[in-house]
Order: sequence, then C-alpha cells, then structure tokens
Amino acid sequence: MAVIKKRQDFLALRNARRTSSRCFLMLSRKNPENGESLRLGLTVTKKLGGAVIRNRIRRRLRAAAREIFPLHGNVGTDYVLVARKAAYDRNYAELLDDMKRALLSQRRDIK
RNA sequence: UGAGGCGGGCAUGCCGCGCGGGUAGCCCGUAGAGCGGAGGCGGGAGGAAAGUCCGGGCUCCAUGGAGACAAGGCGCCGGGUAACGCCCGGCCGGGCCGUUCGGAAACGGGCGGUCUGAGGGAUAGCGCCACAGAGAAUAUACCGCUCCGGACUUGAUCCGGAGUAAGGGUGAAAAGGUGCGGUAAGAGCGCACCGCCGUAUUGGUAACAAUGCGGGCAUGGCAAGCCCCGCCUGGAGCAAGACCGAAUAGGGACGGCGCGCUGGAAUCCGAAAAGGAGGAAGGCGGGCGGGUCUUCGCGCCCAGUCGUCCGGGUUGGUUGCUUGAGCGGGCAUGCAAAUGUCCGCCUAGAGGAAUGGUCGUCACGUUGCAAAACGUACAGAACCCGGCUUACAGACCGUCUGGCGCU
RNA sequence: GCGGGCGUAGCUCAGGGGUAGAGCGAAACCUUGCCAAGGUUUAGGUCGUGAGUUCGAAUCUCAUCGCCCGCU
Repeated sequence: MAVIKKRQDFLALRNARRTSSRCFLMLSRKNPENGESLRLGLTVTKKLGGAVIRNRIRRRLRAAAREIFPLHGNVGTDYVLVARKAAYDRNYAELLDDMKRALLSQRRDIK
C-alpha cells in the first residue's frame, strides 16, 4: 500500500466519489497508473488541534487502514481520508467497522 | 498533624502483536549485486520538544580601507560565560515585619530579616505637566496676617499703599523638613538636628559607605517623550549550502551582421612624413557591487541577433545530519554562578514525516462494603547549543514561616 | 524557517498621555389615514487579557491570547 504525497494527486480527488462517516470523509478515484496496488492519502487539518492530537488521529486512521484496506479495498484505486474530530477518541472497534462500511459502500458505487 | 512559600529532581513501568530507522553474519529470490524478502539483534520525543523574545555555533552571500549619518538594542558595580538583554555576588532605592532610640502622640532615625526594582544622565538643550487652584518652573498675594496713610457712619468698618510664603484652601506635585530664637507680621533671617550640594581623608577592585571641613540651599517631576553620554550590531538562513544529474526555456566561446561619447594603436591601400581604410588600449559618462551617503581605490557590465560547438542551474537522488560550549560520577578551587582535572558512557535522526490498539500486571487518584469502573497533566524532535517566557495532573526530597494538638 | 499587521458600541471604523467618539443599526416620540423617508431624543463600552512606567494609560513598554496576511 503506497502513500499519496503530491499536492496534485490530492487535488485530483477533489470531485471524486465521497462517503461520509463519523470519523472521516472517504474519497476514491480509479487510477490506472497504480496497477495491482492501491494508494492512500490522509488529510488532517490544523483545525482539529495541535500536533499531538493530529498525530494521534493520523496514527489511528493509519492503523485501522492497515487492517481493513487489504481485505476490502479496491485494487488500482486512490483513496483519501479527510479526518474529523471524532477520530481522536472513537472506540477502535467502531472505527474499524466504520472504515469497512465505507469501503463496501464505495465498491457498490463502482458496480 | 494539617497549610503556605522557596529550591531540586521525577513525569507510570513491564510483556506480547504492530510502525519507522540501523545492523556484522546467516537463509531465500536473482545471471549477479551494494537490490528485494524473512527471521534475529540493538535502539526510537520533551522539561518545556512550545512561543520564537534574546545570545551563539555552522553555512553561504557581500569589494577593501577611512569617515559620517541613519536604524535598532543595551545601561548601578564586580565576577561567570563562546556570547547574551542570561546567571551569581555586592551596592543603592522601595515595600513589609521585628527590634531599639527619641517623642505625650503622630511620626522620625539606627540595626536586623525578608520580598522586590528595564537602577546611566533632568545645572547639554527642547518639550509636556489636563482639571482644580490666586499661583505649576522666569513661581504665586485669593482668603488671611502686619504696619503706614486716609474716610466718617468711630468699628471684629471701608478705601489706598507697603511688607509677608507662617496659616487656610486646590492639586499627583506649592520651590528643603522639625524645633528654638527672631520679627510689626514673617521668612535659612540666625542657630541645632536631619536632608541636600561641594570638597578632603579613610575603607573598598568598584558601585558606594563612613568621618571631617565648607556652603543657607542654589538643583520640582517625566528620558518605557525627543534627546545626551557610553557600549554593541554587515545580510540571510539547513527550504543555508555542497555533490550527482532528464526534457524544455535561458548561459559561455568562436565566426558573420551590429554596438553611449571620446580616443585614435597595430595593420592595410598608397611612391609618401599627403590622404584614406581600420578600429585596440586608455579617458569621460552611466549602471551594479546586501541600510544610506561621501571620499580614495578595485571588480564587473553598457546591446542584440543568426550559425557552430561546449559546459553549468530547476524536478529527483545523495549529503549537510548528529560526538556535542555533550551526559553521569569523584576530587580540587571559589561565598556563589562556575571553572579545572580524572574516570566512565554514546543517548532519535524522520522526510505527506516513525509510538496505535489491546490483554494482563504495577503505581497513584476518585467513586464503591466489595467486585470493579473511570481517570493519569501540559504537550510531539525537524541543523545544533546557551538562556528567557509561557503551559502543566500528581506524588517525592530539602528548607523556611506561622497555626492546632500532645509531652 | 523568516517577517508584517490587527483587536475600541450589535456592525464598519476614528481617536497615538488628560471626561471614550462618528456613521449604520436598535428603542421611544413627532410627522402620516397607514407604511417608508425625514426630524427629535435615549440606551448601549472589562478599549482582547495581565503586569509595569506615569499624578494620570484606549494611547508608552513588556508579557500573553486570538485572528489575518506576505516571503522562501
């Protein structure tokens, strides 16, 4: 699972399919350059808090993505998660569940 | 026993699965490897990492000297330090407390303790000091006080003149204070004490202090108003900078055409010291040279365009990148900050950026009979140090202060 | 990383040591058959917060909080 780094790549997702959840907003877009792998980008804005809070949110989302994406993610797709405040202290099991639902929802849209 | 102040260090630990970096060797993949994979091993945020308020190191840029100006900062003295606006010690001022002396008291002085101060200069100059008040920096006669003259209504009267800063009142501030003398009433007018100014001596490295002598006192406050004096400061910042290096636009060299003013060399044409072609060096002028200006120098530039050839910068990669004014301990010097010396130790180096979830256990706190539940601050390195400032749950150690209880 | 600016009435802003102001808005009244416009009057302020300098601070100084902007 690769990481989206460039600003341009993030901007490409601006008008993509979006699925809202309590902890995040998920955006996804088919990217033919990816081949058999998928890419993930995280957006955690300064609005959510200081460095400590932002780091924690980033880590939790990343840890959850490591578990869920290989099982339910769509190959050859760029995903971006825009974090929301709830990601800071939401129960971890619920966070995993949210992410799974979001991915399945996105998959259904493709079909 | 329970509070508060000050100082010091600590900042839940352990285990398993994950995450990022490193790694001698081994195994697998591969034609092979310095590449990739698996496992093992070792290590992985702070006291403030924060704010970016100061001071440095480091790196690059800038042309060298002299002078002036500007801008900004600092400001008692001595020491510490790489340096500082920081730290330590002292001086002086201010607040509070205690004690003592004088006094009827108010209050004033001495000594001690403690807290605290952006603490040079206000007789270098300029400026400001609202309102109130008679008068506010060349001080000032409103009510008063005193004396003299006059009036007639002969009195706690009125008018005029002179003297007077002791009293009233205003104000943040009324131009030394208190007391005695003195006087028409008063006044440093005179005297004593305190304060102030000057000066000498002594003590102290010094700030300054003590004492003597002289001076009736001339010198209101504000410089975090302008300013004066002394001292300091070149600019940018690791996105600095270095190396490797795609495409495309741009750069350099050579040649052609062409090129501010002046100047005219070599060379060529010509028989020629005539004339012509030719245009170099130099001069002048202009521009740039990291705050500005002046002066003396210095360096670079004063077109472009076409053709040929050549090497450098942006994306990316590598590096800078962690051994350092380092940390711990002992000893010595010093009141201390700190310094010296010896021994030991190596403790993050990421790059859209590593620590999350959870099981159990441990510590503390709250709730609860208990089981247990919940909570554990402020907060995340980004080149590195020294400070300052701000945020902060909790418990620990040392020290000081007064309270209550017991002996 | 480096640098700059702002914070004053409900809103937009003046005031740069001496009693906090203007415009718009709000409220009441007048005017009108009613509304608008117009007129008169009134209320409304920890001057972001905390210290310091000063007799006196919105103003000067320092610290702090929040917001905005620029350069690389």
